[in-house]
Amino acid sequence: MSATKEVVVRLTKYKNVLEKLRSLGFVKVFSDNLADAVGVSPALVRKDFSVFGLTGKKRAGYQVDDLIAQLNRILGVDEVQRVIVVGCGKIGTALMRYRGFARERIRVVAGFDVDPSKIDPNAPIPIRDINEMPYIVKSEKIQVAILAVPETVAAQVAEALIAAGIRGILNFAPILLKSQNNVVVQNINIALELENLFCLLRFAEQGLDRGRP
Amino acid sequence: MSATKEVVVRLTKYKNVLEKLRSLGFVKVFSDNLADAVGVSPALVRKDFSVFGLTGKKRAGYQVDDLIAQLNRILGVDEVQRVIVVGCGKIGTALMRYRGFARERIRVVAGFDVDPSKIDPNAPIPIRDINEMPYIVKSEKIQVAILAVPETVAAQVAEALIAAGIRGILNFAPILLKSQNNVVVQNINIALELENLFCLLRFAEQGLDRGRP
DNA sequence: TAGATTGTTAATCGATTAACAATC
DNA sequence: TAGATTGTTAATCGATTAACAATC
Repeated sequence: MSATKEVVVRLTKYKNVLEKLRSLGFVKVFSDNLADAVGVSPALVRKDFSVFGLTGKKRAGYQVDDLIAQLNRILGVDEVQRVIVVGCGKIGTALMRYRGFARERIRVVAGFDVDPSKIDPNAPIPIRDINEMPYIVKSEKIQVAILAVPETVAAQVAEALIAAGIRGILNFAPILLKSQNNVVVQNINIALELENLFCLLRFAEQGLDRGRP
Repeated sequence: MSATKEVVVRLTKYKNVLEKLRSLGFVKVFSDNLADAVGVSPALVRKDFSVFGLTGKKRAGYQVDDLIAQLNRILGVDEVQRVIVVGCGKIGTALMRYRGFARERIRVVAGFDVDPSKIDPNAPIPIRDINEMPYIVKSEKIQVAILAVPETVAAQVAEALIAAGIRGILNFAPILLKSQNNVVVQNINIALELENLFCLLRFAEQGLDRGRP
């Protein structure tokens, strides 16, 4: 599964580059070009493609249009992807209105919170009481939730989501949620990413002396 | 570098678990315990520790207190880590006020934006004109920036940051910024993470048939 | 002591890459 | 044709793990 994840990430990167190339008027592309743009080796590009049955022509490379269409099919981006946001604090609210989603055909169907003052079922993207979540998930057939609640309740809310039928969670809460029985979890821990960044900088400075004096 | 990155991530996870164990009154811990909690093998825990010179006692495991202190030293979390936020839109503003940072001793020193209506140098965390950025970075010796500007200007702003002396960038803009000459970049592409999540779900459903009909 | 756990070595595993025959 | 690029195989590389001697 972890391997698959990395391949999926690469496929998405190829697709993004291809879309930019298409807008520049490119018709065909070589594995070398894609490799440079994405930062991998040409052999890996060809291997990834071959694994998913994407073929090119020797000496003529790959058809940009064709490749994009096939990648969209493989990645399942043809349909609009619907998602809910659970926890409408600062991060949650920012995500509900995030412009980047529309471009990728991602639609936030609703937000949920416990705080009555935040609830507003008539907003463009309605904010509902968390108690209505299981009902909405079922009636709207929602599969994926963005979790943006405080640490203290994160584990509990995650369980409620899974119980309601959610099968994918993008977790912004600072706890390590594990993927398990049919549920895919992606953790985004912002503070942790920053910490790691500082740490990598220090290691770069010190020439990676492993922390020994 | 990519290898180092994964080790750093694991070290941080060990540390987080250890802090929870300490609050539960644990004094010693075995590689088995940490392995279970972090989801890796006991051998890897011991190997990671041994690489960084963290030793335990045979049959008596590792001292929790001691381990936390050493990990903090290695990870450089002893000092407050200062950071700026560039781009004070929805995401940027949410990040400036993010509570998770305080806990990890991360301090947002200032925000920057081009929009005059957003500028407020007297706020608790001042928002300044982007033109003042190079000056502040130098005078405050800032090494790390959070980039949360729109896609269209992201590449250009990133260059300006690097020119000003920034050496680490946490990039929330939906472009693939590459790490290069002394500058460490961590990309967080929220839409892409969601896309990958949907895609992994589909693959799980279809039993990973590689997208062939 | 007998039993358990570390620290480390050698084996394994999986992902990436180099290389090259096929062929356009 | 000569040259270039794909698709694939075998080699490489690095990370993880199994296993076990050391030892508490």
